[in-house]
Amino acid sequence: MEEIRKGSEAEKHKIANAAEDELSDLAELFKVFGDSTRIRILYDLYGGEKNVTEICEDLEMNQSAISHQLRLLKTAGLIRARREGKLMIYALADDHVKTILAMGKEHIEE
Amino acid sequence: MEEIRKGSEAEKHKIANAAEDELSDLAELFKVFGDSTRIRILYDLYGGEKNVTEICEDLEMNQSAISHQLRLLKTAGLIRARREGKLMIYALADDHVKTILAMGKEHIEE
DNA sequence: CGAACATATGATAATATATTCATATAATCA
DNA sequence: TGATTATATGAATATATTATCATATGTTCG
Repeated sequence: MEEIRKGSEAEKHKIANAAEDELSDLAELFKVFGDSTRIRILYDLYGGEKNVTEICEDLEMNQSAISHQLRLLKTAGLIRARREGKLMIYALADDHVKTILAMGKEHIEE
Repeated sequence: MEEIRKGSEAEKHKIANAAEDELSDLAELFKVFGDSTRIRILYDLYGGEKNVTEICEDLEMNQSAISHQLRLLKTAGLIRARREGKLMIYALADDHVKTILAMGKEHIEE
């Protein structure tokens, strides 16, 4: 059951190696959505851009925790940031993010 | 910055408590997609139903690890199972799952 | 320039998660 | 029924993740 020879049936059905990387990326993407704090941040930004302090207030969480999560969200390309004086203004990166959120929401409600 | 009074600006913008549970569920759902092994299982089932041994072979992972993840996927309602003799046959629960996978894939490729 | 405000970041501690190992349960078949 | 095959599950370990604390960086303003 463990052994798989080249050209075997198992080999033929095995997930193509080419796709493996892509599947990893996919898991990484969903992992970012898979945290309550990050989802709440995304949802908070759903209505429009906000600065860090506002997000902290909305979520009633401390600034450091929020900043750490904002960094993850930014790295994942789900949000974008710009500076405005001493404020950092965050916003959803694009409508794609909204679509994914809406999609998940729909699945839950079904 | 930490303190939020009732009726304050912060209070007004705070994410509605009603929505909090839903956001948690959403995070839980995405969390299930957010693991490489589970995504590979889902993708393996994308083409059609398979039994546990086949999934093990395709993913080249041991049976226990796969079973544990199958249980999580099933609990989350993403796959369904039926017994056929000594085999357990697993399949994607519905097209919704496919849609979510496709959606994420699209985001990555953008 | 120095104080005050806004945000970021590194280290740590607490918690969650995945895989493995050993074993249990379920079904078939000789 | 006993052996064999297929799958599930509990416990333990290894690893990853999150929040917190302390502090650093960047910006404005007096």
